[in-house]
Amino acid sequence: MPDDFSLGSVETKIAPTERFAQFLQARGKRLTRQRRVIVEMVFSHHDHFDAEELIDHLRPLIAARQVSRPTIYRTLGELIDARMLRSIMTVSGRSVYEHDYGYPRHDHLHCQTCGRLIEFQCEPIVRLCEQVAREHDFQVAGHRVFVTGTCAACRQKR
Amino acid sequence: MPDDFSLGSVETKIAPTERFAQFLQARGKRLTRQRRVIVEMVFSHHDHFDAEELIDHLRPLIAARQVSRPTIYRTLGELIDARMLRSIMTVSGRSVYEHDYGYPRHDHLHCQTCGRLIEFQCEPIVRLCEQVAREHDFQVAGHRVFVTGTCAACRQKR
DNA sequence: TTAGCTGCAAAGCCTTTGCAATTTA
DNA sequence: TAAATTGCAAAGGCTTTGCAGCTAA
Repeated sequence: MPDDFSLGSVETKIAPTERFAQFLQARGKRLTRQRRVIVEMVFSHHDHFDAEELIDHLRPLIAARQVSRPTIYRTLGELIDARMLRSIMTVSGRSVYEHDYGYPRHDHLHCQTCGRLIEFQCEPIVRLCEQVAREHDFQVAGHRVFVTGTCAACRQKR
Repeated sequence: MPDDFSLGSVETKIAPTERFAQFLQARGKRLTRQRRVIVEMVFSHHDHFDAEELIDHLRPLIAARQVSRPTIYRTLGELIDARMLRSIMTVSGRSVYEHDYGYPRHDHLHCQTCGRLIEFQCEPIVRLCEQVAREHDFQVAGHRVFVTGTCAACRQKR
């Protein structure tokens, strides 16, 4: 029986909701209607998002008292515990989340003009980070490369 | 007459306070007693710091009504405008600042256990970031590499 | 003199928490 | 049934702002 939800070799083979259900069950927690709705919303987009955007998407349900802000924040935290979401960084004071399930590891180019996050993968950078860490006798848990600047679209608009 | 304070080839040749004075003057702003005290405090340590730590250092002056929290926040913003400080990222919701004047560009290893930031420089990483940006037709303004994990000291304590 | 600056108090913003009522397994 | 979860309202924590008095040039 799988117990370690942080590894899992077949992790991309089951639907996010089901995986979350397994995670919850393993902890004696419950898959409530609210949690189900939130996970489905989160994993129906392959986007980076912050809590406010998620809340926007769920606004009809919030208005209908089907789910609330505190529950959304609590569930985001649980999805991070479940390693299904990562908090990538706070831009202007907000936490930004991205999928950590069924989606490859990557880094970002951040356009300062339009705020867009462009994903990229660069193995050599990852290896260099690991090498630097080794030189400092530092044990790596993860890394984050963030390149800021202006995207092609925004440069053309000027 | 120098007008662009973001470049300046001799920027490390004058004291921070004086450079800030020039920046302020060029904008019709004034070097007040408070601003002077804050810049001197900020540049007397070669540390990363957040507003709270700076406020701690200035506490005697705050108690003596010589300077206030809002003025500290306002001055930090001005030091960023002057390109003398950079806001490197928000860890747990706080802005962390570091010197961008008289101090070389670098990146960080961040120990998740003790919170320490270890600086490093790695030109190849910088060049790879630039290359990735080029591939995406993205104009680079800066980059930030953040490696998270556990430092040697914290691993030994366990 | 007079724009610019300051401190105070209060507001903002995003997020978290206490608690009584509700709901899941 | 009993523990877990929810929504509400309120509190937190950091940062910013409005404003009347103060101050640097």
